[in-house]
Amino acid sequence: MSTVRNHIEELRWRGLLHDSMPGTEEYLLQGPAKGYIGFDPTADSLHVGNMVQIMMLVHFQQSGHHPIALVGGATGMVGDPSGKSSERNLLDEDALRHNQACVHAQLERFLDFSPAISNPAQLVNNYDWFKDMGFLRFIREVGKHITVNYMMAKDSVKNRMETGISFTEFSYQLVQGFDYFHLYKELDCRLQMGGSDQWGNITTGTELIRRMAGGEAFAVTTPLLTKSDGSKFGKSEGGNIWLDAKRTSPYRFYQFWLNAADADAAKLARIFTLWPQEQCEALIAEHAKDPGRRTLQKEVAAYITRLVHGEGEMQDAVRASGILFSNDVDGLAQLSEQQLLDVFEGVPKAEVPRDRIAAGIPIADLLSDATGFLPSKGEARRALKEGSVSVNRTKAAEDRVVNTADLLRDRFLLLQRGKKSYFLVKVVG
RNA sequence: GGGGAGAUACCCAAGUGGCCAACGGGGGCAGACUGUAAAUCUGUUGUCUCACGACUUCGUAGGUUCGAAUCCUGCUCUCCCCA
Repeated sequence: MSTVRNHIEELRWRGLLHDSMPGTEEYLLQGPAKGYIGFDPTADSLHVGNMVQIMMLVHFQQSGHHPIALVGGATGMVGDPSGKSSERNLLDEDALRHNQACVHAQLERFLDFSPAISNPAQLVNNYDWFKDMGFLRFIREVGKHITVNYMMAKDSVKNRMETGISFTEFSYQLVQGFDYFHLYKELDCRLQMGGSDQWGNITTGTELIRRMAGGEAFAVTTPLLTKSDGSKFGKSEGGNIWLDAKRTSPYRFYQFWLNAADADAAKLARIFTLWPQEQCEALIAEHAKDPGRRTLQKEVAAYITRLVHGEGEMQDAVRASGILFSNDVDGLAQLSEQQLLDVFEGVPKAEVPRDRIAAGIPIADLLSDATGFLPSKGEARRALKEGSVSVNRTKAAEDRVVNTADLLRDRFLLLQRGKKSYFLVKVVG
């Protein structure tokens, strides 16, 4: 019989515990338990906003328990009203099935499913047990146990009484609640975790378990992750930060974490790494002494990028960052063609015919017409006037003309608008 | 059903016949300073043009006028009050 660590205590020091049902800590100390978290397939990739819940499962497994990741193939069809001020549009079924498969594949990366270990993870999809469930059966077997009065008392529903809520979204908590009941019944899963906005949905589940099976089940929620400046975590200039490399390149992913504000770095380290407490606090203390060096951001960014994209991609992102943000102009010219392509993996690119360059092309044309890097010639000219455009990391004047002598490795040009926006031009023909 | 208010650029919001591509604020982008930070300061923020300037834009379709975001008419939508 394997032993377990005190998982609740672990969540406490990591700042991941918002609320838990009475008895949860004691239950988890009894031995390896099963706990699940649901992920609704609203897109074909998870994003960093989902990372908190992913890490919850990872920490859970680290503590010696059995994590269960649930893909919401069914709940995704209904739409969770929690935290939503208005009714959402339903995704069509094809998109949903596609998303579901993608999310499924992503979740697999983070947990250990090996049957060789004592507490392997499991991945389930609630579509499997809902697809053959008829409406009448559902309202007879499940709906009968919960009163509308109970359901209306939930914040997610109450907040929508003024503006309106469809019967579909109103029913959501019952659908999710039944998931919990199902996992309780089939897998003896007695813990559901989730963000603090999920509390209402989770307790509907524990209530169903009590009424339908006379059983006891538990709940743990995490606080809503916020940034020190009050803005929403997980967004950056370019929008959402996705886990899928096709949507957010590993380089940009790495940069997202690297750019974390000093005040947030400690929080991120505790939540998103598996570092033990002493190591974590030591790094935080070091960071506090000299925040300007951003040692903690670097460690955290490398750690999470490795976790999500693998060692190789992480190394490339670190190397690319080094080259792009160092003042060493020569480093760029010395890169081999392959290194150039690797470093600029994920940076937008365009191809330009060689004769256009050979003839000498005014910088404003190159930035707009020829490459589409900047949306209009006016925009390009403005950028030049601001002194924000660089060619091969050297500031370009307004009347700059680019020709073949500027090419890196005789084939490439590195354009830059500002400090962080790069564009790679490949000369062809 | 009756009465009233409104629709302006990414958002908020001024403008009520020519000086309006349209005040101001927010946001975005950039520059300086820095640590690829925060704060601050500065510039910029319809398209084309080196520029003079040209063109398109103030819910929508027409109309009046030398000239309209601004006046008139129809239409669409939003909000408020009364029944």
